[in-house]
Amino acid sequence: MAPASARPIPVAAIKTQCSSCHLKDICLPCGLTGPEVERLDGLKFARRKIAAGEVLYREGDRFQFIYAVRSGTFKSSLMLADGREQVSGLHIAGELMGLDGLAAGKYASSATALEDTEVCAIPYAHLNELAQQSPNLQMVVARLMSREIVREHSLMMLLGSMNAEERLAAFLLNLSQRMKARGYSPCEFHLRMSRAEIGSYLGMKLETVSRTFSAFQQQRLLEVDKKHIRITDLEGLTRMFETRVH
Amino acid sequence: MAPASARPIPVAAIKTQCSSCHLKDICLPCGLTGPEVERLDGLKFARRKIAAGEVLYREGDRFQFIYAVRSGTFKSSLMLADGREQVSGLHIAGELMGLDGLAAGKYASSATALEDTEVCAIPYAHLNELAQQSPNLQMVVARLMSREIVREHSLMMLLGSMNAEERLAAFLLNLSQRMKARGYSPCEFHLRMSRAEIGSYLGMKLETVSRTFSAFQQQRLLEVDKKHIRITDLEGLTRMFETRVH
DNA sequence: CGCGAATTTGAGTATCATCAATTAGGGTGG
DNA sequence: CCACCCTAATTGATGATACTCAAATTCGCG
Repeated sequence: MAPASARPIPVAAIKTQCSSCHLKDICLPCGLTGPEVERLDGLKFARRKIAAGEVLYREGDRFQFIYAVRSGTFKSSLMLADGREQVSGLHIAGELMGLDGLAAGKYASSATALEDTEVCAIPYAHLNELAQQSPNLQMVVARLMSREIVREHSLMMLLGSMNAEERLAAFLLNLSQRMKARGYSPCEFHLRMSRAEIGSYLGMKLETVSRTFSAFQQQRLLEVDKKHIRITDLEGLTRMFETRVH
Repeated sequence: MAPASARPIPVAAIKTQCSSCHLKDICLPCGLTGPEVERLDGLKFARRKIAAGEVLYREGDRFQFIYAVRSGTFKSSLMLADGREQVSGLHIAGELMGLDGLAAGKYASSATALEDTEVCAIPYAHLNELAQQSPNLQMVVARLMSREIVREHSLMMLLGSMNAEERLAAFLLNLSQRMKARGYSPCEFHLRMSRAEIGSYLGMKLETVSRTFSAFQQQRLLEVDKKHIRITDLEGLTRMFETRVH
């Protein structure tokens, strides 16, 4: 019988190095100089494939790894007291997940693959050791966490002060920018979340999400075909914000 | 003429030590053992008094200090594109502010004193040096940041999925718990925010905040006299959540 | 091809925002 | 010390936005 200490983790511990990763400019090593990235290679971690619909970690699981998304998309979510799901994040390639677990030693949210994915499972303790020898690496980790705080800030703004159209526009534009930063097309992408998940994330009902998509389409801002989105009028979509006279 | 490098900071650099602070169990040293707290005493920082209405730091200011609230209350807020203010946090004694500045080297929000206050201005660079010698201290700092992430998470939940009564109840109960943890009465306190500020924070209009207070009062959950709040039925207020059948 | 799930769309409604008027307080100056 | 003013808060009336319930349609998968 396997040790009960934790859920099965690195199935095949493929050794992976940051310095040769195609995501090195936007992922963990972001901001580090060449030699420092090589020092990061001292960090041994495993890659893992997670199939669509599978859960990478669950709310309450012991915090042990930070995960970097290599490919694919994840959502993070929490269970509400009444059993409903609240989506709290969307993570695409090059982004990190799990930082929220540090506070209490347990993940504060669950991460679910929205398509077939691959992640790097970075042992936090090991990363920490390394960071102790490198002030810059330490700074990078701290900055990543701070970035997460800022990210949530802006989502709060969104939830606190925008109407349905503004929320969806903000969501799409944010995603568009992140896609662009990763070399993908900023104007055409596949939404991996369902209408219900988008709604949960943005604080509106799935019907409203659907209606808002339709409205954008009629305004010729988007072409929507189920989960496939094409932004046809980026400026128009951006104007959704400034048009907040109310 | 004073050097233009930064805004005037420590007026009188009173040397302050964590080990003898009455807030040591809930503030920065929280979770550290006795000897480690003493090591924290190597950290020299200044206390500063901030008068009601004064701004401690502004959105965009260069990030240099983390601030610990010694006494009084702060709000943090951002300016929206249209010039309105969005309140993003409330900070009471023993809590830290400014962590959001690490991401970009500039504060992502402004901090304003809601009454006469006193803070410790902790130079982040110095804290960092110290942390490099003490894994535990490093862990504490990381945990503080993660805690911030979790805090925002829960506010997002609130904004995303609660109605007006639930939001205000959640806000009051959260504040109540924090007061309690600091040895203050959990059931009677002075709200330092105006109705408009509370509304901004909770994503509702000031009129709705006012009406909801009145409703709670009629339900005999609270006694409200302007900014003075007395919770008369803590369980009832808590039930506001579970009663989310809709 | 057929079933179940996801999405779209419609109609009616509840909640909260807006507009507006009134009251209460806190601070200032006569 | 009181009158006055400006701001904050309360309360009411009305309306817009987004939710609920419901039905029709499409999609994806076996």
